[in-house]
Parts: sequence; structure tokens; C-alpha cells
Amino acid sequence: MTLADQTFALPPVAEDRAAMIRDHLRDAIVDRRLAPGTKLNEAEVGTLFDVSRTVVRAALQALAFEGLVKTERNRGAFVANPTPEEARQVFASRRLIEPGLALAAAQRITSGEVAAFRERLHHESELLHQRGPTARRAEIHASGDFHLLLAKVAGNAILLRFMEELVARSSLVIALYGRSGASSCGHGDHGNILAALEQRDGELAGRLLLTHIDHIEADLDLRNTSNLALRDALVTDAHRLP
Amino acid sequence: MTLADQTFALPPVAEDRAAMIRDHLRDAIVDRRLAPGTKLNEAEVGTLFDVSRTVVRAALQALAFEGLVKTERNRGAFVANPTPEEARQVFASRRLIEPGLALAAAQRITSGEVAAFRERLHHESELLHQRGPTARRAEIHASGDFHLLLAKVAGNAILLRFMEELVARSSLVIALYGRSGASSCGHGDHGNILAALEQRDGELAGRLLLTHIDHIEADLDLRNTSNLALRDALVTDAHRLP
DNA sequence: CGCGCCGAAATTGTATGCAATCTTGTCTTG
DNA sequence: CAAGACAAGATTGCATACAATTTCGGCGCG
Repeated sequence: MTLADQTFALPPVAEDRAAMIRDHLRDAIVDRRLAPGTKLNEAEVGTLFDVSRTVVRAALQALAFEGLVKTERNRGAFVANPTPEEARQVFASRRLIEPGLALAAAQRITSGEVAAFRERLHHESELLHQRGPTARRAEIHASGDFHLLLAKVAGNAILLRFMEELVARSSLVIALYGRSGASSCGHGDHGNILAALEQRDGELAGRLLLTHIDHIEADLDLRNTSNLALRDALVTDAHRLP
Repeated sequence: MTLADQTFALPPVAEDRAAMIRDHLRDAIVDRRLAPGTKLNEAEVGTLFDVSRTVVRAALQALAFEGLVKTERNRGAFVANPTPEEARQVFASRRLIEPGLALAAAQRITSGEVAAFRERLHHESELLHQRGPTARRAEIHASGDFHLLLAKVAGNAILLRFMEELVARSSLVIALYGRSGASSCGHGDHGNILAALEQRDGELAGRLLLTHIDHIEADLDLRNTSNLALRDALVTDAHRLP
């Protein structure tokens, strides 16, 4: 009845504020609205979302666990600034996990899920044709969503969570080390992968995923740390060493 | 000098209290001193470790991220009570990840690391011959450490963290669904795996790992939920459903 | 002019207090 | 006697206050 509807309609807005702040911050980081190295002041974030520092700390702790934020004792939380080595490890992990997801997904995928994939691909290709930073952000976001959808279809909640973390961190890595701003997913790889899944050829989908990850990583400039590390040090924590 | 020694000797005790409490609780859960479903009262844990609830909450939140603790809003934190489905997903994830770790580890393993493995295996076999619950706990712990060492040798920090979570959750699963208390690792599988790594045969090590995981999972009783779920419900949260 | 020291301001770490919610035992009522 | 209502107690969610630490500007000194 209307009563029951109202009791459900009112509270969902204020359901869990720490989770809400965490999600907003994560979106901002993944969309590159918050640059790597940016300091996340507890009080500032708190006033921004109109909550106390207690709640902000919970959100920041969650993001730290996901690897999107790095906290240093008595110094605060910063948007993560992955090193080239960490970047390689992110992609190595994805190369290990995603073919397995493809195998599982190919067996389980339903026609409804295929439709959902198609819709996402369509959205993605539309974004590719647009210009401007907003479209770029949305494109990176949508590209990640493709891989998350793959993980969802595979049906393993634990691996899905791992992939959520890996996709988010990939976005950070691309932000830091991406050469061209755009070529991350312009190859149409996603379409081919979906086609393989549709034919329930998980092996093929896995192979395509590997070359797809190769494409992404090939666009990165992970050349050795010296100059980049210097820049990192200057940007983020120049005043730290003893 | 003695001064430097003291400045290092004093603070490490009180370095980060939330992390310390988290580690203590995790050990207790993994060692089965805290049964699945046990309520972790914030005030109680706080007085136990002589800290405020603030610190306890941080520790519990961290454990919730790792999947060892489940929190319910306004109801508190409980030692996780994985369902058979979750248990299957834990092992499916390990089957996907560990052969990849073996491949990397076989390439990178050093003689020093081989020695560390041997020492651990020796420790493990000693525990196997002992009786009593303390030895059982230590044995489960040691068995997990073998897999964590493998992940360390593989050299990927992200996958190492994933494995830490998976190993800990495996321990919970074995506690809940293990048939015999002991057969989890009595097959000597670990020795064979190490031998393969030593010969840098990562493929073989990976295959051995898969059969090893099969052995562990074969000792579980994951038959479908009905009666087990009932028991879970009775034990842990009988008063929750509407 | 550079360099290190010192103190105020800012920021984080932790404890505590209060409001909201859930739990539990009792009592009423059919 | 069973079932539901209700109130007291216990517990969590959150905000705030205070202590500990770091940061940063200025000052004196080589």
C-alpha cells in the first residue's frame, strides 16, 4: 500500500552515508576529476558532503583497501599514485583473471545479458564519436564497465570484487601513463569478445581478452621510473624524507 | 647506537593499534578460536584490547573488507559464515589464480626462497605428527602459509593480497564444512609442488596445485544448503527475517 | 644568501557523549 | 496459554572534543 511504499521510499536516500561518499570519491578518481596525488583532507571532504570526519574516515579507509587511495599515518589520505611496477602488476593480474572469467561467462551467459552487453557497446561507440573531456571520462568509465559486466556474468562474487578493484586501478594507471588519451579501447575489441561469448567460445574470448589487454598496455609509457618518480615526488610528497 | 635502538625499540609496540587488533582478530578467526557467526561486540573487543570503540570499528571494517567479518547495519559485526556457494567461489578463485602464481614463481624462485619453503614444509610435517587442537590450528595456519609464500615468490603484490584473502576465507570454509578435521593437507602435495618449482617447471607446479585444491575441496561437505542453511540460521541470526 | 631551528596553525588519531535502532523480558489480551 | 504490544536495557551510528603529530612561516646564525 501507500504506507509500505513510503516507508521504502524515504530512507534509501540516507541509507549508508560512508558508502555513498566512498562511491562518489571513487567515481571522481576513476573519472580523473581527482588527479593522482591529490590530498583528500578529511574536514574538507566532510563539509563537502555535510558529514563528520568519522564518516569520511570510513570512506577513505574503504578506498585505501581498494588501492585507490594511499594513507600515511599522521599525514592523511592521497589519491593513489601507482608506480610503473604497480601498473604492470595490475595488468598482469588482469591477464591472469580475465580469461578465466571469459571461460565461465561463455558457459553461463544468457540472451538478456547479451542484450545488456550490446547496449553498453552501443553507448561506448557513441562516446567514441564525441569530443571533449566529459566524453573521454565517460568513455573510460564505459570501457571499464564492459569488463565488470563480464565479471558479473561469470557469476563469481569474489572475482567480481577483485575485478572492480583492478578496473578502477587500471583507470588510474591509464590516467598517469596513458600516451594517447583515447586509444584505450578504440580497437573494437569489445565487440569481438562479445561475439565470442555469444558463440559460447570461452577459449576464443579469453584469447581476445589477452590481446585486448595487450592493446591497452601498449598505449602506456611505463619506461623506467627515474624521471616519472621524480615528478611524483615533487607533486605529491616532496617534504617527507628525513 | 643504543639511542637509535631505543627509538626503534619503543614505538613499534604501539605503532598502529587498529592494525594490531585487526591482525589479532584475523588470527583468532583463521585459527578457529572464534567460531563463524560469533558476534564481535565493539565495546567488548575494546575493553579486551584497552582501546576505544573508534579503533575497534576501524579494525572490524578492515576485516569486513577481507570477507572474514560480516557487518549488518545497527546490528554489529559477526565472524563470517560463508554459504556453500561462497565456499565454491573461494576455491574457484584459487583454482584460477594459483596456477598463474606457480608459473611466475617457477621463473623467479631463488635458492634462499627454496630454503624458506623447505623450512616451512618441515614445520608442517612436524605439526602433522602432533595431537591436540593447538597443533591442528597451527597446521591449518602453516598450510595456508605455504600458499602465501608461493604468492610472495611470484612477486605480484596485488595477487598476494588477493591470496591472503582467499587463504583466510578458505580456513573459515574448512572450519565450517571440513569433514575430517585433518586431511586438508596430509597428502604431501606441498612437497611435490615445491619440487616442481625447484625444477622451474611452472606448468607442472600449476597442475599439482590444481589437484591439491581438488584434494582440499574433496574433503568438504558442500551438499546443498537446506539443512546446513537451517543450522546456520539457527546458530547465527534466527531473529532477522521479517 | 643559504640553512637549520622554533613556534603557531593545521591536520590527523583517539576517546567520549548523545541520538537512533535493535534486543529482550514482561505484561496485557484474546 | 499463546501471541502481540510495549518499555527498559544494550548496542551501534555519528558528531564532537581533545591530544598528538605534522606542516609551514619566520627568525637567527653561520
